[in-house]
Amino acid sequence: MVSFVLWLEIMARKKQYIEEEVIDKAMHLFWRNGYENTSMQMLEKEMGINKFSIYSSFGNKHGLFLESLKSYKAKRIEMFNKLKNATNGVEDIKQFFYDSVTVCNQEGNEKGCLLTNTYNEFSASEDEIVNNQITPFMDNLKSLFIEKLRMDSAKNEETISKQANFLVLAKHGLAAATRVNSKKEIEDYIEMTFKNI
Amino acid sequence: MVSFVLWLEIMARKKQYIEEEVIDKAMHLFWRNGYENTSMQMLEKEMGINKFSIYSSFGNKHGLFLESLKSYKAKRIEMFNKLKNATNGVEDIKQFFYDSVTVCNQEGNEKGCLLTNTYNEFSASEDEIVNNQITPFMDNLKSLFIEKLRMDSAKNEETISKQANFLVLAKHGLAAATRVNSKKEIEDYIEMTFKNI
DNA sequence: CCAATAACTAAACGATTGTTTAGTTTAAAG
DNA sequence: CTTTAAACTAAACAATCGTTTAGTTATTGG
Repeated sequence: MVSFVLWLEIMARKKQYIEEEVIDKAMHLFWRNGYENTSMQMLEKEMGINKFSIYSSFGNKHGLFLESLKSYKAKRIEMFNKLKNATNGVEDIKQFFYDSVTVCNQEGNEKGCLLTNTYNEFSASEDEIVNNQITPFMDNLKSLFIEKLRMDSAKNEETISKQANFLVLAKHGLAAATRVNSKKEIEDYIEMTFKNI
Repeated sequence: MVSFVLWLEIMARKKQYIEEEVIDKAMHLFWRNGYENTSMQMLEKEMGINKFSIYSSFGNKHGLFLESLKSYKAKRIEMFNKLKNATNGVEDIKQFFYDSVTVCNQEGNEKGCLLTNTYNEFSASEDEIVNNQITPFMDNLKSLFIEKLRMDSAKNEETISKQANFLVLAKHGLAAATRVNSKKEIEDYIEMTFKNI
Protein backbone atom coordinates (compact mmCIF):
# COMPACT_ATOMS: atom_id res chain seq x y z
CA MET A 1 0.00 0.00 0.00
CA VAL A 2 2.14 2.92 1.29
CA SER A 3 -0.50 5.32 0.00
CA PHE A 4 -0.44 9.09 -0.04
CA VAL A 5 -3.65 10.16 1.69
CA LEU A 6 -5.75 12.94 0.23
CA TRP A 7 -6.64 15.11 3.26
CA LEU A 8 -10.23 16.35 2.95
CA GLU A 9 -11.83 18.81 5.36
CA ILE A 10 -11.66 16.51 8.37
CA MET A 11 -8.29 15.35 9.62
CA ALA A 12 -8.62 12.44 12.04
CA ARG A 13 -6.11 10.64 14.24
CA LYS A 14 -2.54 10.33 12.92
CA LYS A 15 -0.66 7.05 12.49
CA GLN A 16 1.47 6.35 15.54
CA TYR A 17 4.13 4.51 13.55
CA ILE A 18 6.31 5.22 10.52
CA GLU A 19 5.63 2.76 7.71
CA GLU A 20 9.24 2.62 6.56
CA GLU A 21 10.32 1.69 10.07
CA VAL A 22 7.84 -1.15 10.60
CA ILE A 23 8.51 -2.50 7.08
CA ASP A 24 12.19 -2.66 7.98
CA LYS A 25 11.39 -4.71 11.08
CA ALA A 26 9.12 -7.03 9.11
CA MET A 27 11.81 -7.40 6.45
CA HIS A 28 14.34 -8.60 9.01
CA LEU A 29 11.87 -11.13 10.38
CA PHE A 30 11.11 -12.50 6.89
CA TRP A 31 14.83 -12.51 6.14
CA ARG A 32 15.55 -14.54 9.27
CA ASN A 33 12.69 -17.06 9.05
CA GLY A 34 11.38 -17.05 5.50
CA TYR A 35 7.81 -16.28 4.44
CA GLU A 36 5.89 -19.34 5.63
CA ASN A 37 7.72 -19.58 8.94
CA THR A 38 6.91 -15.99 9.83
CA SER A 39 3.45 -15.66 11.39
CA MET A 40 1.27 -12.57 11.75
CA GLN A 41 1.66 -12.99 15.50
CA MET A 42 5.45 -12.74 15.21
CA LEU A 43 5.13 -9.77 12.87
CA GLU A 44 2.75 -8.02 15.26
CA LYS A 45 5.27 -8.38 18.08
CA GLU A 46 8.35 -7.45 16.03
CA MET A 47 6.75 -4.49 14.27
CA GLY A 48 5.28 -3.24 17.54
CA ILE A 49 1.90 -2.49 16.02
CA ASN A 50 -1.48 -4.22 16.01
CA LYS A 51 -2.66 -6.64 13.34
CA PHE A 52 -5.31 -4.12 12.35
CA SER A 53 -2.64 -1.54 11.59
CA ILE A 54 -0.67 -4.05 9.54
CA TYR A 55 -3.72 -4.94 7.48
CA SER A 56 -4.81 -1.34 6.99
CA SER A 57 -1.32 -0.36 5.83
CA PHE A 58 -0.35 -3.38 3.74
CA GLY A 59 -3.57 -5.25 2.90
CA ASN A 60 -2.39 -8.68 3.98
CA LYS A 61 0.67 -10.76 4.81
CA HIS A 62 1.53 -11.16 1.14
CA GLY A 63 1.42 -7.40 0.61
CA LEU A 64 3.64 -6.81 3.62
CA PHE A 65 6.12 -9.34 2.25
CA LEU A 66 6.21 -7.56 -1.10
CA GLU A 67 6.96 -4.27 0.67
CA SER A 68 9.69 -6.02 2.64
CA LEU A 69 11.24 -7.29 -0.59
CA LYS A 70 11.14 -3.76 -2.03
CA SER A 71 12.77 -2.40 1.09
CA TYR A 72 15.51 -5.03 0.86
CA LYS A 73 16.17 -4.32 -2.79
CA ALA A 74 16.35 -0.59 -2.11
CA LYS A 75 19.05 -1.19 0.48
CA ARG A 76 21.12 -3.23 -1.97
CA ILE A 77 20.77 -0.91 -4.96
CA GLU A 78 23.85 1.00 -3.87
CA MET A 79 25.97 -2.14 -4.24
CA PHE A 80 24.55 -2.70 -7.71
CA ASN A 81 25.31 0.85 -8.76
CA LYS A 82 28.87 0.48 -7.55
CA LEU A 83 29.23 -2.53 -9.83
CA LYS A 84 27.47 -0.72 -12.67
CA ASN A 85 29.78 2.27 -12.54
CA ALA A 86 32.99 0.31 -12.05
CA THR A 87 35.45 0.03 -14.95
CA ASN A 88 37.83 -2.82 -14.13
CA GLY A 89 35.85 -5.69 -15.64
CA VAL A 90 36.04 -9.07 -13.94
CA GLU A 91 37.77 -7.52 -10.93
CA ASP A 92 34.60 -5.48 -10.29
CA ILE A 93 32.47 -8.61 -10.26
CA LYS A 94 34.81 -10.21 -7.77
CA GLN A 95 34.59 -7.10 -5.59
CA PHE A 96 30.79 -7.35 -5.86
CA PHE A 97 30.98 -10.90 -4.50
CA TYR A 98 33.09 -9.72 -1.57
CA ASP A 99 30.74 -6.78 -0.94
CA SER A 100 27.81 -9.22 -0.77
CA VAL A 101 29.59 -11.16 1.96
CA THR A 102 30.51 -8.00 3.85
CA VAL A 103 26.85 -6.95 4.01
CA CYS A 104 25.95 -10.25 5.70
CA ASN A 105 28.56 -9.68 8.39
CA GLN A 106 27.36 -6.18 9.19
CA GLU A 107 25.82 -5.50 12.60
CA GLY A 108 22.07 -6.09 12.65
CA ASN A 109 21.92 -7.96 9.35
CA GLU A 110 20.71 -11.51 8.99
CA LYS A 111 22.58 -14.34 7.33
CA GLY A 112 22.25 -15.02 3.63
CA CYS A 113 20.29 -12.99 1.08
CA LEU A 114 16.56 -12.37 1.35
CA LEU A 115 16.10 -12.46 -2.42
CA THR A 116 17.93 -15.78 -2.78
CA ASN A 117 16.10 -17.25 0.19
CA THR A 118 12.80 -16.16 -1.34
CA TYR A 119 13.82 -17.53 -4.73
CA ASN A 120 14.52 -20.89 -3.08
CA GLU A 121 11.36 -20.91 -0.99
CA PHE A 122 9.02 -19.92 -3.83
CA SER A 123 10.63 -21.69 -6.78
CA ALA A 124 8.36 -24.72 -6.24
CA SER A 125 5.17 -22.63 -6.12
CA GLU A 126 3.80 -20.40 -8.86
CA ASP A 127 3.63 -17.20 -6.85
CA GLU A 128 4.02 -14.11 -8.99
CA ILE A 129 6.37 -12.67 -6.38
CA VAL A 130 9.21 -14.66 -7.83
CA ASN A 131 8.37 -13.70 -11.39
CA ASN A 132 7.71 -10.02 -10.87
CA GLN A 133 10.09 -9.09 -8.08
CA ILE A 134 13.03 -11.45 -8.18
CA THR A 135 13.51 -12.63 -11.76
CA PRO A 136 14.11 -9.10 -13.11
CA PHE A 137 16.70 -8.60 -10.38
CA MET A 138 18.47 -11.81 -11.42
CA ASP A 139 18.30 -10.88 -15.11
CA ASN A 140 19.68 -7.47 -14.35
CA LEU A 141 22.56 -9.05 -12.46
CA LYS A 142 23.41 -11.26 -15.43
CA SER A 143 23.35 -8.28 -17.78
CA LEU A 144 25.75 -6.44 -15.49
CA PHE A 145 28.09 -9.43 -15.42
CA ILE A 146 28.05 -9.62 -19.22
CA GLU A 147 28.76 -5.91 -19.43
CA LYS A 148 31.80 -6.27 -17.19
CA LEU A 149 33.06 -9.39 -18.93
CA ARG A 150 32.94 -7.58 -22.29
CA MET A 151 35.51 -5.11 -20.96
CA ASP A 152 38.06 -7.81 -21.65
CA SER A 153 38.29 -7.63 -25.43
CA ALA A 154 40.06 -10.99 -25.54
CA LYS A 155 36.82 -12.82 -24.67
CA ASN A 156 34.43 -13.85 -27.43
CA GLU A 157 30.64 -13.76 -26.97
CA GLU A 158 30.31 -17.49 -26.40
CA THR A 159 32.85 -17.41 -23.60
CA ILE A 160 31.13 -14.40 -22.08
CA SER A 161 27.75 -16.12 -22.17
CA LYS A 162 29.09 -19.24 -20.47
CA GLN A 163 30.99 -17.28 -17.85
CA ALA A 164 27.96 -15.11 -17.10
CA ASN A 165 25.77 -18.18 -16.59
CA PHE A 166 28.43 -19.59 -14.33
CA LEU A 167 28.78 -16.41 -12.28
CA VAL A 168 25.04 -16.01 -11.72
CA LEU A 169 24.82 -19.52 -10.30
CA ALA A 170 28.02 -18.98 -8.34
CA LYS A 171 26.51 -15.83 -6.80
CA HIS A 172 23.42 -17.83 -5.94
CA GLY A 173 25.57 -20.48 -4.26
CA LEU A 174 27.51 -17.80 -2.42
CA ALA A 175 24.31 -16.36 -0.95
CA ALA A 176 23.36 -19.80 0.33
CA ALA A 177 26.86 -20.31 1.69
CA THR A 178 26.84 -17.13 3.76
CA ARG A 179 24.01 -18.63 5.80
CA VAL A 180 26.06 -21.51 7.14
CA ASN A 181 29.67 -21.60 5.96
CA SER A 182 32.76 -20.12 7.61
CA LYS A 183 34.56 -16.99 6.48
CA LYS A 184 37.50 -19.10 5.33
CA GLU A 185 35.33 -21.43 3.24
CA ILE A 186 33.59 -18.47 1.64
CA GLU A 187 36.85 -16.75 0.80
CA ASP A 188 38.20 -19.95 -0.75
CA TYR A 189 35.03 -20.20 -2.78
CA ILE A 190 35.27 -16.69 -4.17
CA GLU A 191 38.95 -17.00 -5.00
CA MET A 192 38.43 -20.33 -6.75
CA THR A 193 35.44 -18.97 -8.65
CA PHE A 194 37.50 -16.21 -10.22
CA LYS A 195 40.70 -18.17 -10.70
CA ASN A 196 40.33 -18.68 -14.44
CA ILE A 197 37.83 -16.13 -15.57
CA MET B 1 9.89 -46.45 13.66
CA VAL B 2 10.06 -49.36 11.22
CA SER B 3 10.13 -51.74 14.18
CA PHE B 4 10.63 -55.47 14.18
CA VAL B 5 7.64 -56.83 16.10
CA LEU B 6 8.14 -59.62 18.56
CA TRP B 7 5.31 -62.04 17.70
CA LEU B 8 3.85 -63.50 20.90
CA GLU B 9 1.12 -66.16 21.01
CA ILE B 10 -1.56 -63.98 19.41
CA MET B 11 -1.10 -62.68 15.84
CA ALA B 12 -3.66 -60.03 15.00
CA ARG B 13 -4.54 -58.22 11.81
CA LYS B 14 -1.75 -57.59 9.30
CA LYS B 15 -0.76 -54.17 7.94
CA GLN B 16 -2.46 -53.49 4.63
CA TYR B 17 0.43 -51.42 3.31
CA ILE B 18 4.18 -51.84 2.85
CA GLU B 19 6.11 -49.31 4.87
CA GLU B 20 8.86 -48.89 2.27
CA GLU B 21 6.25 -48.06 -0.35
CA VAL B 22 4.40 -45.41 1.64
CA ILE B 23 7.70 -43.87 2.80
CA ASP B 24 8.70 -43.52 -0.84
CA LYS B 25 5.48 -41.67 -1.58
CA ALA B 26 5.93 -39.41 1.43
CA MET B 27 9.53 -38.76 0.39
CA HIS B 28 8.45 -37.53 -3.04
CA LEU B 29 5.90 -35.20 -1.46
CA PHE B 30 8.48 -33.71 0.92
CA TRP B 31 10.93 -33.45 -1.95
CA ARG B 32 8.41 -31.53 -4.05
CA ASN B 33 7.04 -29.21 -1.36
CA GLY B 34 9.50 -29.11 1.53
CA TYR B 35 8.76 -30.04 5.12
CA GLU B 36 6.58 -27.15 6.31
CA ASN B 37 4.55 -26.97 3.12
CA THR B 38 3.61 -30.64 3.27
CA SER B 39 0.61 -31.23 5.54
CA MET B 40 -0.56 -34.46 7.16
CA GLN B 41 -3.68 -34.17 5.01
CA MET B 42 -1.57 -34.19 1.85
CA LEU B 43 0.53 -37.07 3.17
CA GLU B 44 -2.60 -39.05 4.02
CA LYS B 45 -3.86 -38.67 0.46
CA GLU B 46 -0.51 -39.32 -1.25
CA MET B 47 0.46 -42.29 0.91
CA GLY B 48 -3.03 -43.78 0.57
CA ILE B 49 -3.29 -44.65 4.25
CA ASN B 50 -5.03 -43.15 7.25
CA LYS B 51 -3.44 -40.68 9.66
CA PHE B 52 -3.69 -43.30 12.39
CA SER B 53 -1.56 -45.68 10.34
CA ILE B 54 1.02 -42.96 9.68
CA TYR B 55 1.27 -42.17 13.38
CA SER B 56 1.42 -45.80 14.45
CA SER B 57 4.18 -46.52 11.94
CA PHE B 58 6.27 -43.35 12.19
CA GLY B 59 5.32 -41.65 15.46
CA ASN B 60 4.72 -38.22 14.02
CA LYS B 61 5.34 -35.98 11.00
CA HIS B 62 8.93 -35.37 12.04
CA GLY B 63 9.60 -39.10 12.29
CA LEU B 64 8.09 -39.69 8.87
CA PHE B 65 10.30 -36.97 7.45
CA LEU B 66 13.38 -38.60 8.94
CA GLU B 67 12.42 -41.92 7.35
CA SER B 68 11.92 -40.09 4.05
CA LEU B 69 15.40 -38.61 4.31
CA LYS B 70 16.85 -42.06 5.00
CA SER B 71 15.01 -43.45 2.00
CA TYR B 72 16.35 -40.65 -0.20
CA LYS B 73 19.91 -41.18 0.99
CA ALA B 74 19.65 -44.93 0.38
CA LYS B 75 18.67 -44.26 -3.22
CA ARG B 76 21.68 -42.00 -3.74
CA ILE B 77 24.26 -44.24 -2.04
CA GLU B 78 24.93 -46.00 -5.32
CA MET B 79 26.07 -42.74 -6.89
CA PHE B 80 28.37 -42.13 -3.93
CA ASN B 81 29.87 -45.59 -4.19
CA LYS B 82 30.53 -45.05 -7.88
CA LEU B 83 32.51 -41.94 -6.98
CA LYS B 84 34.22 -43.74 -4.11
CA ASN B 85 35.43 -46.61 -6.30
CA ALA B 86 36.46 -44.46 -9.24
CA THR B 87 40.15 -43.92 -9.97
CA ASN B 88 40.43 -40.97 -12.34
CA GLY B 89 40.60 -38.17 -9.76
CA VAL B 90 39.01 -34.84 -10.67
CA GLU B 91 37.34 -36.39 -13.71
CA ASP B 92 35.36 -38.64 -11.33
CA ILE B 93 34.10 -35.65 -9.37
CA LYS B 94 32.97 -34.02 -12.60
CA GLN B 95 31.17 -37.21 -13.57
CA PHE B 96 29.51 -37.19 -10.13
CA PHE B 97 28.21 -33.68 -10.83
CA TYR B 98 26.76 -34.84 -14.16
CA ASP B 99 25.26 -37.94 -12.52
CA SER B 100 23.51 -35.69 -9.97
CA VAL B 101 21.89 -33.75 -12.79
CA THR B 102 20.88 -36.92 -14.64
CA VAL B 103 19.04 -38.19 -11.56
CA CYS B 104 16.93 -35.04 -11.49
CA ASN B 105 15.87 -35.55 -15.09
CA GLN B 106 14.81 -39.15 -14.55
CA GLU B 107 11.14 -40.06 -14.89
CA GLY B 108 9.25 -39.71 -11.65
CA ASN B 109 11.91 -37.70 -9.85
CA GLU B 110 11.38 -34.21 -8.50
CA LYS B 111 13.56 -31.19 -9.22
CA GLY B 112 16.58 -30.42 -7.09
CA CYS B 113 17.99 -32.44 -4.21
CA LEU B 114 15.97 -33.30 -1.10
CA LEU B 115 19.02 -33.08 1.13
CA THR B 116 20.02 -29.66 -0.18
CA ASN B 117 16.44 -28.41 0.01
CA THR B 118 16.23 -29.62 3.61
CA TYR B 119 19.59 -28.07 4.40
CA ASN B 120 18.29 -24.75 3.12
CA GLU B 121 14.93 -24.99 4.83
CA PHE B 122 16.32 -26.01 8.23
CA SER B 123 19.57 -24.05 8.34
CA ALA B 124 17.81 -21.21 10.15
CA SER B 125 16.28 -23.47 12.80
CA GLU B 126 18.13 -25.66 15.27
CA ASP B 127 16.51 -28.93 14.31
CA GLU B 128 18.76 -31.90 14.91
CA ILE B 129 17.74 -33.30 11.51
CA VAL B 130 20.27 -31.06 9.84
CA ASN B 131 22.99 -31.95 12.31
CA ASN B 132 22.45 -35.70 12.49
CA GLN B 133 21.24 -36.57 9.01
CA ILE B 134 22.60 -34.04 6.57
CA THR B 135 25.88 -32.70 7.96
CA PRO B 136 27.55 -36.16 7.99
CA PHE B 137 26.49 -36.59 4.39
CA MET B 138 28.06 -33.25 3.46
CA ASP B 139 31.24 -34.06 5.40
CA ASN B 140 31.45 -37.42 3.71
CA LEU B 141 31.13 -35.73 0.32
CA LYS B 142 33.98 -33.35 1.13
CA SER B 143 36.20 -36.26 2.23
CA LEU B 144 35.48 -38.04 -1.03
CA PHE B 145 36.37 -34.92 -3.01
CA ILE B 146 39.65 -34.60 -1.08
CA GLU B 147 40.42 -38.26 -1.74
CA LYS B 148 39.93 -37.80 -5.48
CA LEU B 149 41.87 -34.53 -5.61
CA ARG B 150 44.84 -36.23 -3.92
CA MET B 151 45.10 -38.57 -6.90
CA ASP B 152 46.77 -35.70 -8.69
CA SER B 153 50.18 -35.72 -7.02
CA ALA B 154 50.92 -32.27 -8.39
CA LYS B 155 48.48 -30.69 -5.92
CA ASN B 156 49.66 -29.67 -2.47
CA GLU B 157 47.41 -30.03 0.60
CA GLU B 158 46.51 -26.36 0.75
CA THR B 159 45.33 -26.38 -2.84
CA ILE B 160 43.35 -29.55 -2.21
CA SER B 161 41.66 -28.02 0.84
CA LYS B 162 40.64 -24.90 -1.06
CA GLN B 163 39.42 -26.84 -4.06
CA ALA B 164 37.43 -29.21 -1.87
CA ASN B 165 35.72 -26.29 -0.10
CA PHE B 166 34.97 -24.82 -3.49
CA LEU B 167 33.56 -28.04 -4.91
CA VAL B 168 31.26 -28.67 -1.93
CA LEU B 169 29.71 -25.24 -2.33
CA ALA B 170 29.60 -25.67 -6.11
CA LYS B 171 27.72 -28.95 -5.66
CA HIS B 172 25.32 -27.19 -3.32
CA GLY B 173 24.77 -24.47 -5.92
CA LEU B 174 24.28 -27.09 -8.61
CA ALA B 175 21.52 -28.76 -6.60
CA ALA B 176 19.74 -25.44 -6.27
CA ALA B 177 20.23 -24.78 -9.98
CA THR B 178 18.61 -28.03 -11.11
CA ARG B 179 15.36 -26.75 -9.58
CA VAL B 180 15.02 -23.82 -11.94
CA ASN B 181 17.80 -23.48 -14.48
CA SER B 182 17.96 -24.82 -18.03
CA LYS B 183 20.05 -27.79 -19.15
CA LYS B 184 22.35 -25.47 -21.08
CA GLU B 185 22.96 -23.21 -18.09
CA ILE B 186 23.67 -26.19 -15.87
CA GLU B 187 26.12 -27.69 -18.37
CA ASP B 188 27.92 -24.36 -18.67
CA TYR B 189 28.09 -24.23 -14.92
CA ILE B 190 29.66 -27.66 -14.53
CA GLU B 191 32.15 -27.11 -17.34
CA MET B 192 33.21 -23.77 -15.91
CA THR B 193 33.48 -25.21 -12.42
CA PHE B 194 36.03 -27.79 -13.50
CA LYS B 195 37.87 -25.57 -15.98
CA ASN B 196 40.61 -24.64 -13.58
CA ILE B 197 40.79 -27.48 -11.13
C1' DC C 1 -18.14 21.39 23.09
C1' DC C 2 -19.75 18.62 19.27
C1' DA C 3 -19.53 16.05 15.09
C1' DA C 4 -16.77 13.37 11.96
C1' DT C 5 -13.44 10.06 10.94
C1' DA C 6 -9.10 7.65 10.84
C1' DA C 7 -6.15 4.90 14.03
C1' DC C 8 -6.17 2.23 17.67
C1' DT C 9 -7.29 -2.23 20.99
C1' DA C 10 -8.81 -6.60 21.59
C1' DA C 11 -11.63 -10.23 20.76
C1' DA C 12 -13.38 -13.31 17.56
C1' DC C 13 -13.66 -15.38 12.97
C1' DG C 14 -13.47 -19.84 10.05
C1' DA C 15 -9.97 -22.71 8.19
C1' DT C 16 -6.18 -25.58 8.72
C1' DT C 17 -2.31 -27.33 11.40
C1' DG C 18 -0.39 -31.75 13.74
C1' DT C 19 -2.14 -35.15 16.90
C1' DT C 20 -5.32 -38.22 19.56
C1' DT C 21 -9.12 -41.06 20.55
C1' DA C 22 -13.33 -43.90 20.45
C1' DG C 23 -15.25 -47.51 17.97
C1' DT C 24 -15.12 -51.11 14.21
C1' DT C 25 -12.90 -54.68 11.44
C1' DT C 26 -9.71 -58.31 10.64
C1' DA C 27 -6.96 -62.29 11.64
C1' DA C 28 -4.75 -65.70 14.35
C1' DA C 29 -4.72 -68.78 18.84
C1' DG C 30 -7.12 -71.65 21.95
C1' DC D 1 -16.98 -70.20 17.95
C1' DT D 2 -14.76 -67.32 21.32
C1' DT D 3 -11.06 -64.53 22.76
C1' DT D 4 -7.44 -61.33 21.96
C1' DA D 5 -5.09 -57.72 19.97
C1' DA D 6 -3.38 -55.15 16.21
C1' DA D 7 -4.97 -52.42 12.06
C1' DC D 8 -8.34 -49.94 10.40
C1' DT D 9 -12.12 -45.71 9.90
C1' DA D 10 -13.69 -41.47 11.08
C1' DA D 11 -14.49 -38.01 14.11
C1' DA D 12 -12.74 -34.88 17.25
C1' DC D 13 -8.98 -32.58 19.70
C1' DA D 14 -6.44 -28.14 21.08
C1' DA D 15 -3.48 -24.91 18.90
C1' DT D 16 -2.33 -21.89 15.48
C1' DC D 17 -2.88 -19.90 10.92
C1' DG D 18 -4.25 -15.43 8.27
C1' DT D 19 -8.02 -12.31 8.47
C1' DT D 20 -12.06 -9.53 10.06
C1' DT D 21 -14.91 -6.95 13.01
C1' DA D 22 -17.01 -4.48 16.91
C1' DG D 23 -15.97 -0.97 19.92
C1' DT D 24 -12.78 2.73 21.85
C1' DT D 25 -9.46 6.55 21.44
C1' DA D 26 -7.53 10.51 19.39
C1' DT D 27 -7.39 14.46 16.34
C1' DT D 28 -9.24 18.15 13.63
C1' DG D 29 -13.02 21.45 11.65
C1' DG D 30 -17.08 23.83 12.64
